[in-house]
Amino acid sequence: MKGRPGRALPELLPKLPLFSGLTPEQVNLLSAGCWSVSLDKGEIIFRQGDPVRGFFFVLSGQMQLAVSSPDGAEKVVEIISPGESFGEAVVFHGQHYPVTATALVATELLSVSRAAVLDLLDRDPLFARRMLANMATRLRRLVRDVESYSLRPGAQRVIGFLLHEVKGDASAPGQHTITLPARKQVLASRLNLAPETFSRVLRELSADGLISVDGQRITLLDVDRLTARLEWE
Amino acid sequence: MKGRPGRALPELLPKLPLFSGLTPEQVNLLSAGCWSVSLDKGEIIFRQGDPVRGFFFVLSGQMQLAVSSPDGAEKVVEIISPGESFGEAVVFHGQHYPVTATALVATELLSVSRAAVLDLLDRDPLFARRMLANMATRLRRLVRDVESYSLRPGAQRVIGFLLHEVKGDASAPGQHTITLPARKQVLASRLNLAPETFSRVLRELSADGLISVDGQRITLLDVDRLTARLEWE
DNA sequence: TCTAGTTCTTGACCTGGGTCAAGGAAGCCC
DNA sequence: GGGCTTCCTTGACCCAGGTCAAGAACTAGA
Repeated sequence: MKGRPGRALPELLPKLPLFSGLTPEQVNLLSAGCWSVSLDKGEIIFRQGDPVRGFFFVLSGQMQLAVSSPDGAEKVVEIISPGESFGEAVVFHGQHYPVTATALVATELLSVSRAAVLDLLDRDPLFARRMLANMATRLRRLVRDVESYSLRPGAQRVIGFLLHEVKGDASAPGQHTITLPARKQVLASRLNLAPETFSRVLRELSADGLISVDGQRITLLDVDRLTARLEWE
Repeated sequence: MKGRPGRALPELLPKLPLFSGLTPEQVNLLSAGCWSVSLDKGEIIFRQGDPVRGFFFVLSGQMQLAVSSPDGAEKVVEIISPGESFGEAVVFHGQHYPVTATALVATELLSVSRAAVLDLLDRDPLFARRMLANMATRLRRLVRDVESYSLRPGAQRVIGFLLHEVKGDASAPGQHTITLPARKQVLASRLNLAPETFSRVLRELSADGLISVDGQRITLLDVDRLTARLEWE
């Protein structure tokens, strides 16, 4: 893990949605509390239980947030992609990170210190609003997750995920090819399934002619019928 | 459901943690966007999918937030007690409520309009901070839930819940008696269990001499051994 | 290209917890 | 008190999905 107080930050920061519209002065203040971090695949930026230092933006690469049980089992709660952030919530309240954050591939992060956030919060109401909107989105995603974990069978969770991955117009007719955004075992955990079950579900969907699988590339052959399976049974 | 623009609001509002420390002027502005609502048991204040009007405080009584699947199955996501609030998140982002809110018993709510919140947000940085802290807490609870739903067996979820209900010093030696905060079927759903399973778990814990059950009153006979069961197996 | 590690798939098996159905037990209202 | 209704408990059964184990298919180094 390499950290450096970023030189280019004054240019970078205003480009992030959360920080857009800041005055140059605010950007300067904020820069002081930021630095960028490079992680190798598999590196951990913080562990469940670590004291909170700040929150993070994913500039490039991919992070996973996972919780672990006493016996060592691990469950992926979220997969964070470039442009998204994680750890904001805990900045405002918690003492310790409730999850462990691991880089799934080589990843560039922007770290924002707790102090910088709180400071900015007091100065810029618009920032507060964006921050709240961010967390609201996060919260809704989690509610949706809780929902589907508990009242949808595994196959539906997989279908829901696949359809979600078809960015933009899943409604457009014809086939859509997507590339899975992480290793299958990670996705399986994210969907709350054993890797074996995930594999079996994909095979079953293939057998039914709904998708075709080629390694990480999956082609949705019949979006309509896939969608139909979400609504029923 | 009866609503009235509250007369006593200027006295009430500053007592709520979220709004404490407001200037009299701010309280006045806020009052204009608030009213109180009385719900009978079973009444619904909003349904999953309804357009967002604002968020709510529980003054007395108890609310449940539940999601439902296409086939009508319902799952309780949260139980909201007096002093707590719900629906804030969606005020900042969503168009529609992602859950259905139902009164478990006769309940008094304070409703706060979207406009009032956004307005206050622009004026008072401290309010933004409290709001964020609130949502952060909510988010962490949900993460914890996702965690235990997926990687703990049902019995452990029940034990965790019981221990959590012993407010204050669960560590104090001796027995603790608690009163279940809602009907058993609601709690079962909250813990992601069928009512039958919940019942069986309680019976089993009784048989092992860990608790004793008398209707809604449950006595924890051996907190140590209960805690031990959380950590292992 | 071979080789050693991963990661993914498949089959066989098992079990936690859900569903269905049938009693009890408590309210609650007249 | 007696009849409703709603809630809780218990038993019998079943199945989605987990675990274990073995092999196939990738991937990365050298």
